[in-house]
Amino acid sequence: MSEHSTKDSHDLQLLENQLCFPLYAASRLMTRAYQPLLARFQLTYPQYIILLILWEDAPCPIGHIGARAILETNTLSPLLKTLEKQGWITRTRSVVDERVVMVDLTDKGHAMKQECACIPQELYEQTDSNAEDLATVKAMLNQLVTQLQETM
Amino acid sequence: MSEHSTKDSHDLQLLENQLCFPLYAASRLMTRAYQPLLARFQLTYPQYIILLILWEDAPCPIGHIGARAILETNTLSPLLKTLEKQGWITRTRSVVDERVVMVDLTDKGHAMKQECACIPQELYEQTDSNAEDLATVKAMLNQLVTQLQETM
DNA sequence: AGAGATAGTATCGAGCGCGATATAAATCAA
DNA sequence: TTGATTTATATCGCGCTCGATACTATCTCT
Repeated sequence: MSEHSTKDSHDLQLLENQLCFPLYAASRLMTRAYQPLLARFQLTYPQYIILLILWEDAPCPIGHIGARAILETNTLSPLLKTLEKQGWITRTRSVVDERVVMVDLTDKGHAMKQECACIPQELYEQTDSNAEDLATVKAMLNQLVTQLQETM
Repeated sequence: MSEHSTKDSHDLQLLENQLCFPLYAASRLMTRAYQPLLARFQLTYPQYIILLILWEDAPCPIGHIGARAILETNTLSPLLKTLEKQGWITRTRSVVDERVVMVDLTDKGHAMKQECACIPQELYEQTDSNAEDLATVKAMLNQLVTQLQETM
């Protein structure tokens, strides 16, 4: 409480007292951790996220992918174009509503699901946190995501 | 457990069962939340992170900023060049070791600390999580950051 | 002192993320 | 039905992030 104190756990302007920084750092480090596992498939991390969604929901419109990934079309359009060019997906304009572009997996895209099945396990082995802690963080982050989405 | 189940809480390949996605989403949403608060100062979120570090540690070498922000010089160099151009900081080659560039705050940069003091509070008011939960997430993320840094 | 190794910073290229804007199709209102 | 609004997607430009590489300064070893 002294004014000469160099560390104040209540000073919100200190980096270590902010939630935003570990969020920012952990997200980048997580992306780095995935990168070597994805490189053998020539996939980037955002591309992998899109495939995760498609393995659950394909075929589906671009808007649906955007809603799940929390990404706008200005990010998704070039991303999907690349995935199509590399043979993972197809993009087809809907005939019932020509504004909609339906995205589906190619055979190669479907097959990749099995190839990538080992990745989550491989990655969790790099963090020696126990499963409970990771589940707690995950649940709390999901709640935070929901709140931040509501206020925007 | 049925093979016909559409939701399996143990299937690590589902987006909702992965830690990486809420981390990725929360980090981007947090950046979006900061953006309107920083826009009035013409600051981006990464630039704000650098200033947070400098308000604690300036003057200091670029390498020190990189170590705290977990950013390499390929990211920091252009970022710091922009901050210098906009008058927040100065960059000076050390005379005792000419490899080192010392970064310091300008008067404008120092003054900005008071201007930005309200930002953390303004932001926390946007999340209606209780303080304990946020502190728990923060602590767990810091632990995750440490672990991910060690394994890389 | 000289040669090789190491350290600190900068540059380049590619992909991501997003605000702003555009375009075409579908819907709604009068 | 026409005109206005909304919806779904795409394009553009800028800043961030990072792997690969380069450059200079310092250090180490002989």
